[in-house]
Amino acid sequence: MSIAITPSEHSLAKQASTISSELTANLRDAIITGEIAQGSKLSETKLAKELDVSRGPLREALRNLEGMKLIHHIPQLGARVVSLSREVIIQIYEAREALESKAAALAAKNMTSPEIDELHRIIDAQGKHMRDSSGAFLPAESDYDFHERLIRGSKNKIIERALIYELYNLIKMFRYQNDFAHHSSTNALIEHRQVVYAIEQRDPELAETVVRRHIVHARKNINRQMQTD
Amino acid sequence: MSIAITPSEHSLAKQASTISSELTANLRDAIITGEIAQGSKLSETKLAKELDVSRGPLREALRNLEGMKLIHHIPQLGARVVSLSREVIIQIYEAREALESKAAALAAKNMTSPEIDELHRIIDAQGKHMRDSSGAFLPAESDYDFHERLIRGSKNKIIERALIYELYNLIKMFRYQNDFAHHSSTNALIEHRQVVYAIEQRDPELAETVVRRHIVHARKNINRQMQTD
DNA sequence: TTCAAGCAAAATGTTGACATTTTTACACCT
DNA sequence: AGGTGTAAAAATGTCAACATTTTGCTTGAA
Repeated sequence: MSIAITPSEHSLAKQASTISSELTANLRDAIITGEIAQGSKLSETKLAKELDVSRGPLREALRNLEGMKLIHHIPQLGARVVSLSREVIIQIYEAREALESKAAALAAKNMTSPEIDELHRIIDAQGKHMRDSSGAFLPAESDYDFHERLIRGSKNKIIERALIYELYNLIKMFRYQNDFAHHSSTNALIEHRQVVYAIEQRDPELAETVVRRHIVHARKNINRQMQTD
Repeated sequence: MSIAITPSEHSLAKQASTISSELTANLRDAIITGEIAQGSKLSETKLAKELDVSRGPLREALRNLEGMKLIHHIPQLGARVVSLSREVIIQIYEAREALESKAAALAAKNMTSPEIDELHRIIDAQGKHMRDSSGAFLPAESDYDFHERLIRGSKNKIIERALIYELYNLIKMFRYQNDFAHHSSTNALIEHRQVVYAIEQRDPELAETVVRRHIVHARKNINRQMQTD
């Protein structure tokens, strides 16, 4: 396992560069990509040696990852990477359904026009991508960009934190490690357009319904594909 | 400020008794009760001296409290107790509305008969309390007990954690420090009975609607009482 | 062979000292 | 008087050593 300790390249003056925050970011990526396997134990002493840091900052980083729900920590026993069983994934999507549909309703009320324009820009780019490269799937980054802007548009910091800081880490981890969990370009694009339309119309109920349906659909799809093997 | 370090009396063999977990529990209580004021800075050095512990476990406890959303922590700058402004409270109740209504729907599907019996036991005790002592308000503990059992009945660990481990700490803090934020016994009892009825009927939609209405009602009530003073 | 007790090794919890950053206060200049 | 810059003080970040708990192996007895 080789986890770089160098400052993440695309972090432009984001936050104070402290060892523990660097560790947090790097370990987060390593867990999401599966470089550190699900369910594996994170030994403080071993990790500290491997990454050539002392245990202090590493412990802080582990606590941060615990806050992101990426690891479980039991006193005196240590920390393990979360295991995304079918049950857990279903539960994550149930929570996401509740929170993100509410976020969409709030976004329909609270998003500014420039912010809505940004959503347009994104789905236009997604449409272009679909036509150009005959990509059957939506680029993950673009999809996350859309959803995170929608969520931020709710202007609800509590929901934003629960979704972006916690649930989306788990969703990204799941999607990254399971290729079947991708959106088809056509479906995703249609649904994204419906969401933007509802927000433009300042129609909270429609926005909520469209987003809820989108997530329920995704959940059922996952549930089907993960049938007891 | 005098925060006891002795093991919390009512913790019966709960979890490994480590200094940082004790600190976490005691600081949590001190923050919820307002013994440590909203927005106040939590200086590691000062707190460590006052509580006669070393900074290591204290830092761990502060990270735990951060995970509970009770404090904000900014690298190099320190930690502050969260400030429950009107806006934040509204947002907390919006998130709670989304999550707990979904939890109720899931509880209608997943709760066992014995668990439903427990809900009955609680609301019966609440009814008795109302008749006996002419209490206009519901005992807070009993109300939390009801809601937490309902949430656990959803069998969704993600929603359970978000609500009980995070949001309810903030709600308890808000209610404890604002006497106007109490439920009238009559209303609460009626609503609790409606919830139990919906769950008994195994009617997820009704359960969701009843709980959502209850929380929306509470939110509007709070919003009214907190009008810009 | 199997199970239990005990001992050794390793891991987590804790501590106090040291390093770096931020805050505060004061003097100095405009 | 007001603002700026510097230096002292205090606070947070980091480290390495020590304490306690858990783990795992070995040994011995049934």
